[in-house]
Amino acid sequence: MSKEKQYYSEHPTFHVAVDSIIFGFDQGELKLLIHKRQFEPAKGEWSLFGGFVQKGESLDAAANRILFELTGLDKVYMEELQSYGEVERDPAGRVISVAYYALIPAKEFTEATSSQYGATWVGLKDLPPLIMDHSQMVEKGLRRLKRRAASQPIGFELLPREFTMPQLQALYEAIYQAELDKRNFRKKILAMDVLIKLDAKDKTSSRKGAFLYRFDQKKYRKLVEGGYNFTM
Amino acid sequence: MSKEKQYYSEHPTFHVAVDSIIFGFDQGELKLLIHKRQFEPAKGEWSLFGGFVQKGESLDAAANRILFELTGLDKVYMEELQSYGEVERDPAGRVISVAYYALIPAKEFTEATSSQYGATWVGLKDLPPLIMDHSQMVEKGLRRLKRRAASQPIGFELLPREFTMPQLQALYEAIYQAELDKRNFRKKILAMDVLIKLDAKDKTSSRKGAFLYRFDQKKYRKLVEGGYNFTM
DNA sequence: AAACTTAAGTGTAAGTATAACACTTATGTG
DNA sequence: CACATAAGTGTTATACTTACACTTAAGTTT
Repeated sequence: MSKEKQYYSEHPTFHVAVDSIIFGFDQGELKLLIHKRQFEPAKGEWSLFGGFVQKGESLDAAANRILFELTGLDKVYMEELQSYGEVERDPAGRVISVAYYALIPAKEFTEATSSQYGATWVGLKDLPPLIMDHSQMVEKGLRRLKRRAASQPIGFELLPREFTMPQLQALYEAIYQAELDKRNFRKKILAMDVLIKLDAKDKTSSRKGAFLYRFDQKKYRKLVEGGYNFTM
Repeated sequence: MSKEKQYYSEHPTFHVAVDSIIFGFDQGELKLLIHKRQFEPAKGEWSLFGGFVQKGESLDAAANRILFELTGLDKVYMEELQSYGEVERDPAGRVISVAYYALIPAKEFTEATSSQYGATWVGLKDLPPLIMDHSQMVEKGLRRLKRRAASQPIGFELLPREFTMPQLQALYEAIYQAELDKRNFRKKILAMDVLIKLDAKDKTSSRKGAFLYRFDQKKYRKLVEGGYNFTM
């Protein structure tokens, strides 16, 4: 008789799923990666990337595995968001779902790979209805993103390794849904002292070109540990 | 054949538990309510208040039921904190646990009821080792409490309905582990404009007595919705 | 090659919020 | 009636935040 049988056998068990809310930033817009559900019920309807936890697999491992299987994405910034345990949340049976929140630079998941995996980036304004409580999860994820952006320079997870000031500012503007003054923005960001200015320029969006920056991993980490508070 | 069988039967199921991190504030100290585990394995060891989710019961409902069964506490401020899903976290079998974070005015759970339920308030400095990953949960709960205290006047959940300025300040000092200037503290708190000053005084801690305050529920709610940021 | 267009880049001053600081007041006790 | 104790109160200096407009770089057009 297994230990589990011995102690806990009188208690019920549940299917446990994970669902990932994947944010990206591209062309000045915050986007969500979604796809059409690949299994019944509700097959073919818009859904977050989710699946069932397997035996012998931790929740975190399940979230990573499922993301990889469905998108080919690996080493993605992910953290647990919240569990959803309403009895009737899945009409096909009792399933407890743990929602994860993930940030990726949108470029890492291109048009090409998109179609291969049947996934799509959708602007947050143009979200179609999602199955079950997935829209609620997105709401919650967005709130977390906003809070995070305020307490850490987290936006960096969403940009390519080298980026320009105007790009960074556009990201914050998309997150906060507000216009920011570029002089004040630069001042604040540079005062954080986590950026390294490169010699190269990005000329894709202007003739003059904008200087590229990378961020200083060590200083960034220190800043985050120190509990920086970044208000706009 | 049930819907669930039909669609999800090939996936494994898991025991799901909830564990509550219950913070209280008494005598100038932040405290945690714990008890000795009432079932095997690890029966008799220090533990958070936890139990298994039942069939037909949401996670939130389970957290509330278990808290009530084990402490008699009802209508407590609770919110989900984080799920714990490591495969080996419970040595007696695979159990996924959803941790909840709860705040109560310590007076609502007195010495008398304590002994009746075998529960104890323990100062955060004097925490005994807790079973499994419960200490980790407490860590996480404490971090949440600190963040919350900064973004909302959440401390009110931890005080009796009527309280004095020195009490409120002591609470914040306990949460932040820092001394605050009482003039500046008063100024900031009063500037929030959520307190109602009463005529009565509390004389338990000084001859002069300190005025009692209640907080204005309506204004408080507005403030929280507006996303106030409260730094010390 | 000169004029034009476009986005990038820069500084300052006024206002607001924060932080530091010490004495007075009320009241029960000895 | 003096004493002890915690509650209560304002001001000033400093740092931070906000508002605001012109110059620069470089490719494109004439």
